[in-house]
Amino acid sequence: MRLSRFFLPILRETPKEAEIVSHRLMLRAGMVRQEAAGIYAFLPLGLRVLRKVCAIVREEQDRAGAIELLMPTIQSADLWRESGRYEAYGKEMLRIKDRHEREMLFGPTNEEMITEIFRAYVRSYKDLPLNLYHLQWKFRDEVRPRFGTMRSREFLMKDAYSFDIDQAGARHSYNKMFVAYLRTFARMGLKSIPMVAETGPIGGNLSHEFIILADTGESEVFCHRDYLDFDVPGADVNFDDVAGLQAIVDRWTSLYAATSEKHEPDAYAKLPGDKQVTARGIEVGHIFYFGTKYSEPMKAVVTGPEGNEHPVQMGSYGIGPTRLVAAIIEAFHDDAGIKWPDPVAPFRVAILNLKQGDAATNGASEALYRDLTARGIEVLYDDRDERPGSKFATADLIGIPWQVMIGPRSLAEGKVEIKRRADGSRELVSTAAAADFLSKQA
RNA sequence: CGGGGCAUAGCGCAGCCCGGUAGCGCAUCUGCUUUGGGAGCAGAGGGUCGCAGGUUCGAAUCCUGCUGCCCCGACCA
Repeated sequence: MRLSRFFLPILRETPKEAEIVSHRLMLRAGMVRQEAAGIYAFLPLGLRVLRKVCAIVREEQDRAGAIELLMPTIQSADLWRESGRYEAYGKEMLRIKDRHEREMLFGPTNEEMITEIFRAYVRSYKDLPLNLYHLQWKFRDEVRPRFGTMRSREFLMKDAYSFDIDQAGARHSYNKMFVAYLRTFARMGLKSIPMVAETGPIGGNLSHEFIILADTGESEVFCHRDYLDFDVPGADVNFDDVAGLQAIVDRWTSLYAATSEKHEPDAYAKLPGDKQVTARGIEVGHIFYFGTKYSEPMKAVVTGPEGNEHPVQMGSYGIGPTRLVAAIIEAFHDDAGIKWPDPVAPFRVAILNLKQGDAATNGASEALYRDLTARGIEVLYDDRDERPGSKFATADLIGIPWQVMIGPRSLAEGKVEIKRRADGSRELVSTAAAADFLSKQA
């Protein structure tokens, strides 16, 4: 992509409403634009990151055996009356009426709808276990949205719903998502810690929040320091291995970890002092087992092997990609801007033509741009007629992992300078070797 | 939902107290110079001063109402 043709409305000054660093940087880098309180448009750069995040979420959901579908944003109030939540959900639910005065709502979550879909088709235990998920926009009319996309009213959510014949099966389904979540966040460069959590209006009695530690986190969290060094299950983990999966979950829940709501000061105080971590955390995922809370009132039943009907055992599993984008920035930035982890970067390489219009730098820049593009590497080529300082500042701000500086100075020696955004390290590489060098970093 | 604050050019702000032709920096456009860390000079364009009433000869400025947004708290993914 040529920057001269891209839509990247960067801001040199910080909009005054942006309080936390991720919000500031997302506005400055031209990733999002606020359209109303807690409602954001994703601009091209932001959309690229959001898509990377969603792609990782999908890969790990699929790996764990979940199956993607897509449910609508608008739901009928009648559906929610079946579970009793239409009255219970309160003002957070955006209620609307269509032209026929029918009561509708913009979905804050989809338990009722997925249960309706399930009961319409599934009759036998032989079709279980089943886990259906989708990525869809949700709306929760928060009293006070804030922190940009970290806590917006409209937000993208991956929500998965598991169905099992019995509790043992449901536990395994829960464990699959548990492990998938560990992998999902790790692939984005984030260290997540599962913590015992309140179940909230979703209901149920087994629930974990996946928290990443960040100074600007919304809630206070307490955990054992050893979690920070735990290994995350590899891509070869066998999701059908019931005992193996349970062992992973047991290990990741063996030590103390709790959000402030579930905090037990006495238990925490028993940890050795150097193992106590009190920090701020950002919730990036939440998983629940809630049994028959919806299947019973909504009559989602399956016939078991012995011939009797059972309300299906359910769980639900959420991840907020739009929140994750902000959370990743909270974890990876410096004074100059964002430092994207490679897997979610909007582009992998930025080419900075330091003297636009100069035959030598133009030639070298164009050649490298073509070469990298041909290799399938996502490149943002800064071909604008701007001064070098401005290009450096833009590249640092938007956080592309690799910057290639092509200017007369190094080009005189047949070289370009390659800078790693994450640590600022620089290396002079011959123009001929630059593409090879960069493709090896992928 | 309680408390506080803000609304003037794309962004950041001054002007308001004390009413009298709407300003500054950055950004944008044109020209020339410049080209390794947000360039210089010269020129130009861009504003229903959030909206609606009121007071006044005259309102960005004073008064009333409304709307939007932000911050703190309570609540939440």
